[in-house]
Amino acid sequence: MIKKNCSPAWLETVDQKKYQIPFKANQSVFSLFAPVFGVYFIQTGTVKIFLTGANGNKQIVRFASQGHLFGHRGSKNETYGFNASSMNDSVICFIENHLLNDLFENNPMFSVSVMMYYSQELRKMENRLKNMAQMCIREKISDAINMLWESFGTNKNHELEVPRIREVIADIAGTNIEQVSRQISDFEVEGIIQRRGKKIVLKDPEKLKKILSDYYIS
Amino acid sequence: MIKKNCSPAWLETVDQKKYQIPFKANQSVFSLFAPVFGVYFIQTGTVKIFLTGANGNKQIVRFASQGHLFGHRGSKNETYGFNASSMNDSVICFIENHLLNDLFENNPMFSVSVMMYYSQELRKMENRLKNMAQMCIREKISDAINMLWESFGTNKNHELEVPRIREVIADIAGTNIEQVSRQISDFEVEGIIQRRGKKIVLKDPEKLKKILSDYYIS
DNA sequence: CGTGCTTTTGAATAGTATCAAGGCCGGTGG
DNA sequence: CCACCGGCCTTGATACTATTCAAAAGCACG
Repeated sequence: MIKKNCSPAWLETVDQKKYQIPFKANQSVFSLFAPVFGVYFIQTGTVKIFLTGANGNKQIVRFASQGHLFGHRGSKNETYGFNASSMNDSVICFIENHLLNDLFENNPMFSVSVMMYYSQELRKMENRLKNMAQMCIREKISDAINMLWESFGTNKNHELEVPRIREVIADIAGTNIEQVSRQISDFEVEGIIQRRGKKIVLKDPEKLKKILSDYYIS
Repeated sequence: MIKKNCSPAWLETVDQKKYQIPFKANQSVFSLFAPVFGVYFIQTGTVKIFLTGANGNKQIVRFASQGHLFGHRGSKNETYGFNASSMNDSVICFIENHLLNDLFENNPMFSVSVMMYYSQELRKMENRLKNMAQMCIREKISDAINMLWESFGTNKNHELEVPRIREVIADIAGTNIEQVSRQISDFEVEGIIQRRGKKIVLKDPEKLKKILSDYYIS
């Protein structure tokens, strides 16, 4: 997003002033109430954006991956209202607020591309809101598994390589581990997935998508 | 948004090329699958953005009001994936795609302000997603009533002036009219609201907000 | 081969949606 | 002016879905 839309001179400035930070899997990038000093760009890896409820349970709202930005100060917010942490080994760039503002002011196409990114994310989020309101648990869990599959793919053994995957699915779908476990059992009977130890293998992605077909416009 | 951030010359061009369209209450601005020819800016009034599910039931995802824009082509989308219709008598400006693109390219601060708008809406939507996942019906309905109150206020009789308000609340909260009706009854006993014919009067906004206090960071 | 943690499954419970009936209100026409 | 009618609103009973609690089984690690 940044490389395509900024002038070479500005790219050099960014290169000089950016902080390149490596994260291991499952490390916090920032937490609720932390002060906003700048913005994060993902070079490699994936980050989960999640909120925490009164009772302490998480809600994963989206993933950000290569080329995406997150943790941008929405308005005059001085502190974060959500959390971000790495899902796998990642390299993340940090850019300070004033440099970011300079970039926006001097690279019109950069602003436009960030705007388009937010616009698309907003649309996805609106659709996701509808899904959370209308889907039953079976469908929400299907949706969560599908999201994970699209975001992370599978390892060479065709397994979804996400640590504590049941918990992650529950945090996406807005339910608890027990329901996820039950649903996985059902899906195994239906031949959609297969359990291999704690890992799960997606045997029939098409069947999974079919469960969701009413909710996504082809 | 547009007036503050565009140069006088461009404002004149916009003035010449814009289409100013009056809408009566409850009129469709555009519907699912309609082609995207441009973008809408609200001069006066409020518009509801809603999606429709497989079973045909609506989900109102947000309201847009004075100064806000909606119906912007997210990426290469040629058709809309959602619906917009007026909640009250409104005046809405339509601007064609190519003019909008020219505005973005030539008025950096305009792009930035639209970006900030989307960024804020995205954040609100993420929070709303969490709420839909974690709130019980009582809380979702409280939230919906609060949204309506903040968006539309009350008329001179302190009534929430929204036609078919129970249906609207249900479509925001993701439930049905019966649940809304029950909850309104309960709220009347608790002294939070009062029924006056089909209209409802918000007697104690603070008590309503207290129900929601766990979900919004002060 | 324990030990502690995760996962699975069952049973009880709570919460919500659905179905159905009756009540209220406003508008219309006699 | 009043009675009726249709649409919206309310309430109750019931069915269903999802959560919670609890216990047993599986797995990974020392």
